[in-house]
Amino acid sequence: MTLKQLDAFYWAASVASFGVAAERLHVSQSTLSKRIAELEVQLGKPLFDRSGHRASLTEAGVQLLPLARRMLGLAEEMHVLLGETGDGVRGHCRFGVGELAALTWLPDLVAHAREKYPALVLEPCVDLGAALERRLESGELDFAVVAGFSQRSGISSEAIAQVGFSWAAAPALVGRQRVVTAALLQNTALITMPPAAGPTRMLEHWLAVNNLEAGRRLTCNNLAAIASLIAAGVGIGLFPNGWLRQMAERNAVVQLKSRPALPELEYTFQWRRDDARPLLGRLRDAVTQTVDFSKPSPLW
Amino acid sequence: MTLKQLDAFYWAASVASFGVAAERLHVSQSTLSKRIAELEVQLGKPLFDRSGHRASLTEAGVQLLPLARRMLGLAEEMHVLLGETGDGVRGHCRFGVGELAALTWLPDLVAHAREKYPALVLEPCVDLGAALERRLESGELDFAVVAGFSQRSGISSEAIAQVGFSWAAAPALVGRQRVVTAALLQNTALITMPPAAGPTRMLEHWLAVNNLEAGRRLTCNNLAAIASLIAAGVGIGLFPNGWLRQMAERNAVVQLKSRPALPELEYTFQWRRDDARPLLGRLRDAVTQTVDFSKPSPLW
DNA sequence: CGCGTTTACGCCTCACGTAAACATC
DNA sequence: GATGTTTACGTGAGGCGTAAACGCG
Repeated sequence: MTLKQLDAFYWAASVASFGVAAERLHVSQSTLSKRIAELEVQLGKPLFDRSGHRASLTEAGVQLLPLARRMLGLAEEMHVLLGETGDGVRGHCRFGVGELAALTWLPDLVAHAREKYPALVLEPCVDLGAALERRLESGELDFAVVAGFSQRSGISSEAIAQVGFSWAAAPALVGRQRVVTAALLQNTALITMPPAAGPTRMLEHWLAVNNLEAGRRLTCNNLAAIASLIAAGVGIGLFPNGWLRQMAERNAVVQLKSRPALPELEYTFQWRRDDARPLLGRLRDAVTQTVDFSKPSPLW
Repeated sequence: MTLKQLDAFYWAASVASFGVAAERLHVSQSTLSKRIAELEVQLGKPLFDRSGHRASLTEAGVQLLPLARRMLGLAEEMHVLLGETGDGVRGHCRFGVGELAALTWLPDLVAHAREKYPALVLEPCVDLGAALERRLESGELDFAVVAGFSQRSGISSEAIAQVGFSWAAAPALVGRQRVVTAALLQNTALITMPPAAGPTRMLEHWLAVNNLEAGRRLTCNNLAAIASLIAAGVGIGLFPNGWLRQMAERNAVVQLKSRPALPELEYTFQWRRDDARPLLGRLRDAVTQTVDFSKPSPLW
């Protein structure tokens, strides 16, 4: 029995599939499968039931899981106790953020973490909020920063930031008008991220609650492209207040208000409920210290 | 980091030397040394101080030891939980007994253990009580059954049997006399096991307390040989009461009494205080159930 | 047919033991 | 020189990834 085998078993049991566990451990799926098979031989009992499409834990596997968890926790303790590198935060950490975060505070977070935990390798994954949640639950990600609290029972959420949004439009498109009216919404294109993105869901909810309807819709999966489209006068869209102030200063766009105002969007730090590694607490703190959706990256 | 490395570290830290630990793990000393060296590389700190003649734990090693112990305990738990073989009593067990035990209840103990714990390999070691204690403390043995309670701080003792002794002599040597007198002791050889044996120490103590002195002494390290010598009329000696009864029935020897009577000898189950493996409790129970110094092996 | 898992196979690392060297008492 | 530990080195097992096969939806 080796720690590698137990690690393979633990992650295979914790995440959605052997393949995801293999990715997390940076080994091939074949290797992971063999590690588990070898462990099963040594224990004399199968740990997974392979009869179905996906492998599921057997009774023996369920019994072994907490022991394996304690074992790996002890191994971690040893590294914390004797390894001098960064409070025991080591290895790889895959996490997900939205594009909004990727273009604002993500660089700060990475810089902060690289300095504080030099032995930690970060692997950010930029995607839409809904996709991030799914990948988090399946075990592909260690944590994600997503708009709103997760409804999934396997995921814990903790609020870390409120972000206010305003409307943006090209000056030529709206003339001297500085308010979003029902007529404006009907007559101009509404440019948004896909529906799976947090800000878009917030906007859809706001429209429904206020009995408003958008005219032409334009969905784009790239925030920078959306900004370009808006600046070019193709339509109107939403941006965090801080961004708008900066873009407005360059006269690229004007900021519009709406009645009622758009609600603030609450962003949360989300992680798997069954993942209690100290790594997560440290990174939650790091995110809390660096999160700031209001100032876009210097590139803008 | 592997379980093998931690096992090597744990036993090397627990017993007297790397060599003893290597024997216990059934690997060469070179292999054990390399496992520990590899572990030290992975942790970034030396675990042993090799400056002296014998390696001693460093501060880091002292910190790691309890973690390693918990780790190996967890590994054991896993086997108990999922392995169906014999209540989790597996592997090798080296233990020590005196010759008296070896020729009486040792076969019963081995038979009993083989039936109850088929996955357990017993390795009995027959030697004198004092030697057994030393080897127990150095880690070469898992437990020993020895006369008297150990004075060593690292060894725990638990009483398991009282054995009464009487004097034995060839009929021709003593005629109709059935009592050991000071004169008899002076005029005949006293045949004993070496001074390190429990019964011999008891006898020496009895002689000193009663101001008696033996004439010629004859020490032999083999109990069967002593019995032959006594039967041949070379001298007198001590045997457990049960043995004497059986030997007397064959008219090989006669049983003598002494004033005051010889004290009963208390035998104890001894083990390393820092060795808390469940294995030991099971074997203590097995010994308690089979221990019987009074009836010699059918060979006699 | 796509997805998830296992099997086959060649490669190559790495852990092992023997034996010699080194160090300490 | 005896005891205890490390180093050198040749050998063999076994863990690895690629790729093909298998099995369930």
